Amino acid sequence: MSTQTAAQRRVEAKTSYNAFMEGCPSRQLLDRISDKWVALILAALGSDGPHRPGVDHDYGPRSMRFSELSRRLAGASQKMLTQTLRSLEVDGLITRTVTPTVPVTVTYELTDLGLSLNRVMAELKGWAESHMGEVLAHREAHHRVAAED
Amino acid sequence: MSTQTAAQRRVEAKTSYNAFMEGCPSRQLLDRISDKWVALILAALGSDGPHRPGVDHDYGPRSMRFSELSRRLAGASQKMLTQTLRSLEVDGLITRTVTPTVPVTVTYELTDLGLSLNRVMAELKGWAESHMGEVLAHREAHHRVAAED
DNA sequence: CAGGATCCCGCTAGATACTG
DNA sequence: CAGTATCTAGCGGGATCCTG
Repeated sequence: MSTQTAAQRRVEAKTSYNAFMEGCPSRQLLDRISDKWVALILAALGSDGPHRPGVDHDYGPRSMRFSELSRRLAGASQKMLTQTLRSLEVDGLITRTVTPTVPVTVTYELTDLGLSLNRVMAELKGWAESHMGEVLAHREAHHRVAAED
Repeated sequence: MSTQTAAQRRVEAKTSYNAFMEGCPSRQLLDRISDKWVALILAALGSDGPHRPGVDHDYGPRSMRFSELSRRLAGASQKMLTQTLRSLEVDGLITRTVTPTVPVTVTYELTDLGLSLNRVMAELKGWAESHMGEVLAHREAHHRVAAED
């Protein structure tokens, strides 16, 4: 009963480890914000930009229509946009408001929770802007060494 | 000359958008830390845990051998471990030291850059621990609504 | 001990087409 | 306008085998 114990123990360890990973709050947060469009959507809703022609006094979290988001996040398919917005709504990070006008109007807005997350994202952005240059420099240096090898 | 202009403009917008994304420091950082094992490795090297049987006075960034990392990150294949460690080294976040003993000895340690990144990760961890509960609560609530629909 | 080289699979982003 | 549905290709990541 000891021939396969080694392999079994590995599997067991892996299983419990995966369970730990999935339950880890940090991991869950990383999975959430590393989503390709999440950061962009949050940033867009956050207070990012000055533009809605004719309106320049909108500070703080803004509500935006689907089409406006779609325009600002050019490059995102409607599918991904919708999908990401849904998941953010489910997670309580944004609100979705449907106004039954003739062609229906849907607006999205950050919740307080979403706003607080935005602040964390800002920290990340700060580190990125001040240190990613170093990272890229290291990367290039190593590539040069590899090239002349 | 206007029949395909619409489609063309979409493609163009998408291209420039992707270029922007790839060049964006925040995006690059997110891509880096959202890597499945990066956060874990950084945390492990960071100062995480009290355990190397017999040694309890190791504070600050510790250097760890490949095998020790492998043990602490049970669940990670050697391939992913090696691959991730390499990329972190290339990015200047950790150092890799080879000591030509009989069976070769390799140790990894955080650089100052890696340490500073760790602090940002700690912020993330903080938010996660204090707010992910709310997120999960929202998620469950929505699922219940969906269930009785 | 610490990795390199391969093969393979599941997941998901994206394109396309359709709808209330 | 704001989605939904489906299909596919690409890639991250794991298992396995081999080496200095």
